Amino acid sequence: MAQCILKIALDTPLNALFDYRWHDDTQDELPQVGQLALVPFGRREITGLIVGVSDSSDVPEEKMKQVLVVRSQLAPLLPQWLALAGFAADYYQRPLGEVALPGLPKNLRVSTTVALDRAIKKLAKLPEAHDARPHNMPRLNASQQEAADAIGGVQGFKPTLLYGVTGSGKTEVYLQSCAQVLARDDDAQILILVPEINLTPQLEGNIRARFPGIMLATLHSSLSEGERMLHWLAAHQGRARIVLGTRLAVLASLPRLKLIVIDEEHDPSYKQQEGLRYSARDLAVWRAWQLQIPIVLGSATPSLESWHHAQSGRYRKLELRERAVKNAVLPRVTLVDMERDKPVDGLTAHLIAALKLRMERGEQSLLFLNRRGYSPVICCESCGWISNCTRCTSFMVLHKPEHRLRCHHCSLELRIPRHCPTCGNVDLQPLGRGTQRVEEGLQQLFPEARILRIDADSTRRKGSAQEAFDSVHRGEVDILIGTQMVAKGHDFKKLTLVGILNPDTALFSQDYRASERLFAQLMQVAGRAGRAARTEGGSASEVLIQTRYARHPLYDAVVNHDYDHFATALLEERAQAALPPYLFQALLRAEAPELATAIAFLQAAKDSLAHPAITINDPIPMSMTRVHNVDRAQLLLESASRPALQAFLKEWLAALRAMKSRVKWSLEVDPLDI
DNA sequence: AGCACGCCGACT
DNA sequence: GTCGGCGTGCTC
Repeated sequence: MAQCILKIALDTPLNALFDYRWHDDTQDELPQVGQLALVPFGRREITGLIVGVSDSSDVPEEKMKQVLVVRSQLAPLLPQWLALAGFAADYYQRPLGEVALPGLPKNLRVSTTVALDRAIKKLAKLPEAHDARPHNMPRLNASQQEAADAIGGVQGFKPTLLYGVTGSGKTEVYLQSCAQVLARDDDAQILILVPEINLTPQLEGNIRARFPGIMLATLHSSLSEGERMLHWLAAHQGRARIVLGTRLAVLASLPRLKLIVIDEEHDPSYKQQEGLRYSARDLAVWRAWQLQIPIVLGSATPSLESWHHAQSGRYRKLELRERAVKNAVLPRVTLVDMERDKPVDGLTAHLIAALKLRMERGEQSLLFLNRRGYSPVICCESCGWISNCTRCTSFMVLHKPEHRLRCHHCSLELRIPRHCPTCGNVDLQPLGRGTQRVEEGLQQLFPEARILRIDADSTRRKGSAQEAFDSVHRGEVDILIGTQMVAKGHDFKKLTLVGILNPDTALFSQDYRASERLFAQLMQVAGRAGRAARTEGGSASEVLIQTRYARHPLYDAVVNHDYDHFATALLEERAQAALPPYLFQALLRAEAPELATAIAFLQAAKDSLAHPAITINDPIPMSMTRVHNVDRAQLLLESASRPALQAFLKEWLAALRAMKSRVKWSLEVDPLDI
C-alpha cells in the first residue's frame, strides 16, 4: 500500500506547506482535510491544519517526520472555510497557516486536549435550542419593513448598503431580517459583526430578548480562553445560530451561514492594524459571495468604498428616511466661529453659555476633544526648546496630574523638567490643549459642576471605563470630557449638549481619508445627543462645533446632516485625483536603526521588478519616521487593476524574500493609513 | 516567528 | 572560569 503523506499548514512566516508521514499501521481512521494535527516542528511541537492528503512528497525521506496525533474529536473545518482562509492568505500575501491558525481558540492549538474535551462535553449537555421564533417584534415603519424584506426575504448574493442616520432604526431592520432567515431555514446561522463589542452590550441583550429560543455566541478579544473555546465550538458545530462578534469573528467556522450583517460598516476598527492586516468587512463580503448569501452593510456614514459600490450598482442601496423613534429629532448642529468668538481656555463664549444653560436645567453636556494629556507639548519661550521625544519623531505630552512627560508612541516617561534643558530658563509653557487642561479650565469656570474626564489615561484600570460610563448614565456627572472613547455606542439619556473642541486639524491632513473619517466621527459624536425622544417641553439637543473654518464644505454638510452630497462630492474628487476606490494600493514598509538602510532596501525592492500596469512610487520616510529608536520608511504601489496588482505582488514578494535582507519589512494590501 | 548554536565581553 | 549579548541558520 502507498504511504500516506499529509500536507500541513503551520503558523510560521515560511511560505510553504509542510509534509508529514501518517502511520497507517494503526486502527485509526485516515486523516481528513480540514482536521487539526499536532506535529513536531524543529524542536517544538505545534498544531497545524491538514490541507491535503497525498501518497507522495518532494521532501527527502529522511527529513520527513511523523504526525503525532490528529484531533479526531473535532469535526474537520469545511472546504468552504478552507477556501476563505485560502482567499485571505492569497489576497493579503501571507502563508495560509498564518491566516488559518491564529484565529482558532488557543486551547485548540496546545498539545493537550482537555480544554477541547471539556468544551465538547459542556456543549453536549446544553439543551437543544431550536425555537427561532422572535419575541416582541415591534412594528416597522414602511422603509424599515421594505429594507427587512429586501435583505431577509431574498436568497443569493445580495450585498445591501443600509444607509440611515442614527435613530432611523437600523438595528430593528437587522433583527427582522434575521427573523426571516431563521424562520425560513431550520438550521441557518447568522453572523453579525460590530466594531467593538464592549460598546454594544445593548445589541447583545436585544438579540437575546428577541430570540430567546436559540443559542447566541459572541466572539471578541476580551473573552476568556474557556469562553472563546466554547463559543467558537458552538459556531463550528452549528449550534450557535447567531454569532455576534468583532472583526476576528469573520474567520469563525460557520457551516450553515445564511446571512451576514455588518453594523457601522465604515468603522476603521474592521481593519486589523497589526499582523495579518485584513479588512473584516471585505472578507465578509467575499464570504457572502462565496456562499451566495445576502449581506447587509449598515451605516449612517458609509465608507466611500461601499458608497461607490452602491452608486455603481454592485450593492443595492436602501435608505431609512423616517425616524423610527417617536418624537426624536436630529440634534441641531451649530458652528461656532472661533475667529469671531475668541476662545478663553479653549472654550468660546457661545459654548460656555450653552454649558451654563445645561447646568441650570440639570442636563448633561459632553465635550469632545481628540487629544489626551494636559498639553501636547511644553516649550521654552526664551530659546524655543520643545519637548521632543528622544526615541520618536514626536512630542512628549505633558500629563500634569502625574507630573510627567509622556510619549504616546513609545510610552517613554520623564519627570517634568524644572528648567529648560538647553538654556536653563525656568519658565516652561504648555502649548496646546488636551483633555486634562480642558478639565482644569472647566473646573475653574464651573466650580460647582461635577466634571468627569474619560480617556485612555483615566480608564487604565480594567473595568474603570465601564464604571465611568455607568456614573454618567446614573446622572452623577454634569460635564463629560472625552476622547474618541466616548464617541461610540453610548446613549446618554440626559445628554443634550455636545461640544466639539478642535476638529480643524483633520481638514488639512496629508491623509486623504481624514475628511471622510472626520465626518463620520462628528456624526457619531453628535449622535450621543438627542437620541432619545424629547420629553414634554424639552428642547432639541444641540451640537456646537468650534472651528476657525466655519465655511468649510465639510462642516456645511454636517450642519445639514447631508452625507449624501458630501460623499458623492468626495467620490468625484477621488475619481479625479485617481485615489481609492478608483485605484488599488499596496504598501511595503521597512524599518531599520538607520533611515538610509530602510530606504535602500525599499529602493532595491522597487528596482527588482517592474510591470506596465503597476506604479511603484519612490521610497519615502513615514510621516512619523522614528518610533522607539527605529526608522521607518514606505513604498507605495498603485494600480488601476486589482487582479494585476495581486499577480504582481505575488511575484514581487517571492523576489523580496529571495533578497534575504536583514531589514525588517512587511506588506499591507489596501492600506488605510498612508 | 521561535529556537538553537556559536563565539566574544564583564561578573560571581 | 561562567553568564549572556545578539548574529545566522533551520524548521517537513
